[in-house]
Amino acid sequence: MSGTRWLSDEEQRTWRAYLASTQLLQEALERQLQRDSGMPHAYYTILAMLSEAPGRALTMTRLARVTMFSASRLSHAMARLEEKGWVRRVKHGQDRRTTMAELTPEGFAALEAAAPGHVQEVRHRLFDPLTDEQTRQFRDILAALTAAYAREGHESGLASP
Amino acid sequence: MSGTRWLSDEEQRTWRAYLASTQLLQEALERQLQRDSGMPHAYYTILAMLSEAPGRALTMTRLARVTMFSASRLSHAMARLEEKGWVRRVKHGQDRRTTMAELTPEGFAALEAAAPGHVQEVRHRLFDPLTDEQTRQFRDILAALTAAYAREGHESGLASP
DNA sequence: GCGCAAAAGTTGAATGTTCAATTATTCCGC
DNA sequence: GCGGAATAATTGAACATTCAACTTTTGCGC
Repeated sequence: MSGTRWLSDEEQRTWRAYLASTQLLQEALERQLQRDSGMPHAYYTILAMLSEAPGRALTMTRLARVTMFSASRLSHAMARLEEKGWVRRVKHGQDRRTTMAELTPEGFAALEAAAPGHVQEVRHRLFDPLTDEQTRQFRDILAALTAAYAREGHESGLASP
Repeated sequence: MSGTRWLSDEEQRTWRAYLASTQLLQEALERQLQRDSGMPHAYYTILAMLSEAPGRALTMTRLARVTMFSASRLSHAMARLEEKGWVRRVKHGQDRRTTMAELTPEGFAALEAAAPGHVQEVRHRLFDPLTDEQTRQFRDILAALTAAYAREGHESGLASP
């Protein structure tokens, strides 16, 4: 790693702007949800993903995938959500390794109560400041970033010594 | 909150793409730094900001501002970094409330060792996948987002004395 | 069908972050 | 020059996340 290619001034500024804006947005979401609904954004995400699933239920593994949480993080979070009565975990019949996570009516209600404020915050912080043109560009940029990731995931063993 | 303006399908997709790509990037940075240099990204940020300061030192408050950390988060993190011998905290002479945080030679060396791998990861994950045109657009989008935030009264910009 | 690797999920300890309270010092109006 | 507001920073407890180790169950090769 001798010839490091550093960031140009322009890239440096862009990178700093990225760090600043993502951090600000994340904090804004966290603060809004915590203040108005008493839940962290991570929990909102879990409830939201469950609510969209058929029967409002998913296996832990699938829920981990759609929320992009590690198995462990999800397990701990679900323990908390279960205490609150917002989700329930039920052993699956066919494959006895798997656990079904399901949204309770209370959990759905909590999500419904939280959603408007959350959506408003997202709109306010992310979409309102951008022109339609910028929103389109942004979408394409994000798609390019995730696509690069996906490519990486599939071509795991290229470029040997 | 009766008339909530929900996200359009297009916005919804963009929002999800945002969540996915920022999370993936964050995880990639975290993983790379932890693996290759044994430090979380937060600590790298602290070292980096100190290294750029005149005399490689800043007051805790100023350091908190440039890293965008809360005072508490910074205090805890600095305690860890001090244990590692990467920073030092010294009481200020003039104003005895303030503490100067300074980078030690060991801390600077740790930063220098970590930097190339970190920069490469940033380039690989963020800049490489984008065209020059997209990079410019991205910069403008991020600027618009932070500008909107600054306009909000959530003020955090001060000039140096 | 046996043996063993893989898959699903959980657990506890270590680490990191937030939140509220606290200490110490300086600033400022009078 | 006194008293209270503001500023700088820390602390400990509660909460969240990661990491490595573990249990249970299923799938697979033979």
